[in-house]
Amino acid sequence: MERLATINDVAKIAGVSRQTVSRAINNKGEISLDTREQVLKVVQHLGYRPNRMAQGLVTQHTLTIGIIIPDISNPFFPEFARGVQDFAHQEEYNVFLCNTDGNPDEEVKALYSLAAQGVDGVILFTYQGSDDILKEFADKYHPVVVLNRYVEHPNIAVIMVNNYHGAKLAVEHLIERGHTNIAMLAGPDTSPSKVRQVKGFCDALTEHGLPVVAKWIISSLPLPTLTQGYQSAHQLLSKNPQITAIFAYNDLLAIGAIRACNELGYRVPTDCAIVGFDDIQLASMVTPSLTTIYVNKYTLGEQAMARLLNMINNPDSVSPSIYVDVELVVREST
Amino acid sequence: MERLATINDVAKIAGVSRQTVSRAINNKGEISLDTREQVLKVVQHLGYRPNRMAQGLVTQHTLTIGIIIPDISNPFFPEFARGVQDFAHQEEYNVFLCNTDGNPDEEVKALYSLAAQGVDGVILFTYQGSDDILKEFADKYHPVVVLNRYVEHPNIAVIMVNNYHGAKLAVEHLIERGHTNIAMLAGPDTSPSKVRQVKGFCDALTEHGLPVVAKWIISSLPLPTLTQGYQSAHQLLSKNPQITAIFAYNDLLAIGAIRACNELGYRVPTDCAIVGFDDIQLASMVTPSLTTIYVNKYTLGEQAMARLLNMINNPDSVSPSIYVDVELVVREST
DNA sequence: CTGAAAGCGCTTACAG
DNA sequence: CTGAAAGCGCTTACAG
Repeated sequence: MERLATINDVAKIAGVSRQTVSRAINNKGEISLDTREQVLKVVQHLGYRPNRMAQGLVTQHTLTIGIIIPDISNPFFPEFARGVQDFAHQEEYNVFLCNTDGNPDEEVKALYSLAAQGVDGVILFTYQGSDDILKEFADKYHPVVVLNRYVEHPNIAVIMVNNYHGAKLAVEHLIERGHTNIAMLAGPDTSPSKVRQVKGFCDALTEHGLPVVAKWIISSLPLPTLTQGYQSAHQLLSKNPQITAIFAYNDLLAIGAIRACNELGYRVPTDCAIVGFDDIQLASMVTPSLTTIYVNKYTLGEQAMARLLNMINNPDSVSPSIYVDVELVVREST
Repeated sequence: MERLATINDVAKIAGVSRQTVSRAINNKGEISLDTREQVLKVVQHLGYRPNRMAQGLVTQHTLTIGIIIPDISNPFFPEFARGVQDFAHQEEYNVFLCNTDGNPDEEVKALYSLAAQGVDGVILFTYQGSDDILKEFADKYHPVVVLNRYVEHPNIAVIMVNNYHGAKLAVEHLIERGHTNIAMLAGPDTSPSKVRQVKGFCDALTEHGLPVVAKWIISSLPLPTLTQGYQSAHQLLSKNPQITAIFAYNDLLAIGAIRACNELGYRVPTDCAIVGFDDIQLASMVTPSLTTIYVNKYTLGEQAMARLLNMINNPDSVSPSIYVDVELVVREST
């Protein structure tokens, strides 16, 4: 490997000082058109690119941010991350992606690892740790955008997906279809969005005069995956044949549940109707295709990044919470 | 935001020079046990973490690497990336993830963006650009691990998945099941792994005395997604009812094809058998579950990272190519 | 419009 | 075993 060209190399060849080179490439400070072109020609020729670390050291900005998500294997998150990344790259930012496996300890580790890395900000999905840790982080380090969790702090912006409303839409749809014995595959116990979803589920039942059967709400699913959905639906339906419909915390659980129905010989939706949440691409491609709650994941990512950038560039501005609504998409599974 | 603690803060409070602090935290150079403990106590108390950029500037190592993949929405890549990340984090490395959408221009942009970021190395999946650009990059910048593409260069390591063998296994399995009219949904034209897969497909047919029908090999699929699989299978089967089996470049295409069959009223596997490639988690969860070629994606990621680390730490060592084999997994779709 | 000086937060020789 | 000096590659005031 050769040594990379530095600003000094450019300066020497262009016959100017390195401050002048800096002006030329950053389009900053007064500089004559001639010298500017001169310098840029040398930059071009040498393939010079400023060293980000050196820049970061003095500007205190690294043009990097971090995303922390529970599970990159859940198609929801890649699509969200895409929204973040596309926006970030467009603004010359690079992105670190961290997985937590839904483990609160990993969240904190990721947070501090990103801080040491010098990111300018963090986007945090479904944070499960304590408010205090997060606030301390936001105090000492950098702005944070949190999704689906409410934390009040000047350096933290909140984006909430309306899980409560989504759950209600799903259940009301099932009730309209004539179901009364509706179960729910709920998400991880510690997830704040799960809490709101379960509340929406229960409220919808109650409002329509239906009882809430506690044991039909399956709740200790650490990570909401296909396999989890398959296993818990299998067990649930075997033990409770009176159930005719299932609402799931996310599409992966729902698709796993469809598989369980197929294996048990239950026809979907005739014997058991199923509704998911998220509307991942796959939802329309499984058979039967999945009725679900649509969330605009890509836009959500863009919004999160826009919000973070705003906080980075205007440290003193206030960032009001954003609420994102969802829609029912009816397909073959109901 | 408060200012972060620096090595000077620690030094001042501990009453030593900053070199001594450096020794204490890096466990390097001779230092007395007493001072070491003394210093670490202060480090602990202040929550001090060395600034990675400052470290990087002097050591010329940033403890970051980059991964470039075509499409994070394809579950193959998250699983691969997980293997890379888990290994990386364990070695104190952080990872940048870049998408290219299968676009060769984006690959080059990502490569140079990562270089400016100061990564210590890059893992590159199914590179579609020219050898020369990649070699120039490896010359000037950092070691590269390339998957599924053969490039000879001292600073580039190659890992090849045996796509050729996988394709043969798939076709032989279909022939054994009695199929003679077998079509293929091939991948992106520029993908080198596609070329080898198509070759395996054709060779298997020829070896069993079956003709290769060119128009049954659907080849201009820019990005091998569910939707692409659905659309091209739909078209293929509508126009060529004599086809009784489809082999797909990857599981997403295959699952899209299953959906197309369902909509056309073809029963899988009775009317049309389908084989995928990759064995993503989903393959066992769709109905009918998918016969496919198993690739150990997570291990592949670990191997790539191990290989890259080795090149970073031993710049002069030679890295022989690795060949990874695959297995047939028979499920319900054949 | 351009350059000399200082410094971002670290580590790597070099003295002692 | 410990500290004074130099420097990694940049940018930000400050002079002129």
